Amino acid sequence: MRIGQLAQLVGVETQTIRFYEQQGLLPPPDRQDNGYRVYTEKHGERLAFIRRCRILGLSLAEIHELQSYQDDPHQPCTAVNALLDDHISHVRSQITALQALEKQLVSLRASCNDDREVEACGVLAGISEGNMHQQ
Amino acid sequence: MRIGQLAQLVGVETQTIRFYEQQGLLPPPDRQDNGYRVYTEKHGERLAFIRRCRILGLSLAEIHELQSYQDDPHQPCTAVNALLDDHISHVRSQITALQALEKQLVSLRASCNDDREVEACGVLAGISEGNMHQQ
DNA sequence: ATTGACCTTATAGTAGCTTTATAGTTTTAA
DNA sequence: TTAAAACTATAAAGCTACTATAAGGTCAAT
Ligand SMILES: [Zn+2]
Ligand SMILES: [Zn+2]
Ligand SMILES: [Zn+2]
Ligand SMILES: [Zn+2]
Repeated sequence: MRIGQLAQLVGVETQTIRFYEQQGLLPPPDRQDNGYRVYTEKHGERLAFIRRCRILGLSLAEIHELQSYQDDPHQPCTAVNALLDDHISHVRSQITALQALEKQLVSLRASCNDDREVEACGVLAGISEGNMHQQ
Repeated sequence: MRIGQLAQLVGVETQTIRFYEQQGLLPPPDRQDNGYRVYTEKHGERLAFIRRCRILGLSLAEIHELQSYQDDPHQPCTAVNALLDDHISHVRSQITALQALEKQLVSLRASCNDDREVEACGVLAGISEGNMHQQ
């Protein structure tokens, strides 16, 4: 299986596959005589794993860590679970921050309407005055 | 006022100030004979405005746009308000996406506990099987 | 023989800074 | 007075996770 077929199979671009190889996330495949990469099913599974991790918002470093756990299957799950717990709390704090942000933005938006001129813009005034509760 | 004082006043690093100047967000200040930048109060206000926009999650491009509106104070507020509305909807869709993500992650996490070995890890199995509802 | 589809590497661009390197200037302390 | 510290300057690289571009080699079909 060549790189284009693998890319189509998993739904990524060929450059992305080479990038993962370069980053050490995907093991370097064998090459044909002409230098073309030849992939196996294992590569496909590994690549699909990476993509699903990315969809879950895991960083490449976190994926790398997960892979290192997979390579040593008799250790306890503690580290894997801790990684996921950490990631969940990352996501939760992002949500909290964005919700606070939304609130600020909505109240800022409410301080103006389209009938005004920029000179008297409540939004710009609101930002300039800086009566923002930080964080 | 030199760059270090301005930085301390507004609470940013000096490099950040130079970066904003380079990006056209902060007007180039006068220079002393030795080449040191000299800032006025106006610069301070402008920089504070930028920082408050950043805290609100606005991109540098959006801030640039806002600044261009400020320079032409007799146009209607429509564009400013539209920019903010767009940004609010960006933030809202991010929140929605992250909430869906959190749900997935929590259910994935529930499929394992610390008593298992990596070999039988519910988390890793869950990712590998790929029964994920995308998006 | 040449088009087109595929493959290769290397390099640069994206956002918003931060870090590093290298060098010149001013202030402070011994 | 001089030597160290703190400050300033520019330029370039690093960060994340790719994406895009350039310039070229390979292969099948026309
Ligand atoms: Zn994470
Ligand atoms: Zn307005
Ligand atoms: Zn926005
Ligand atoms: Zn587990």
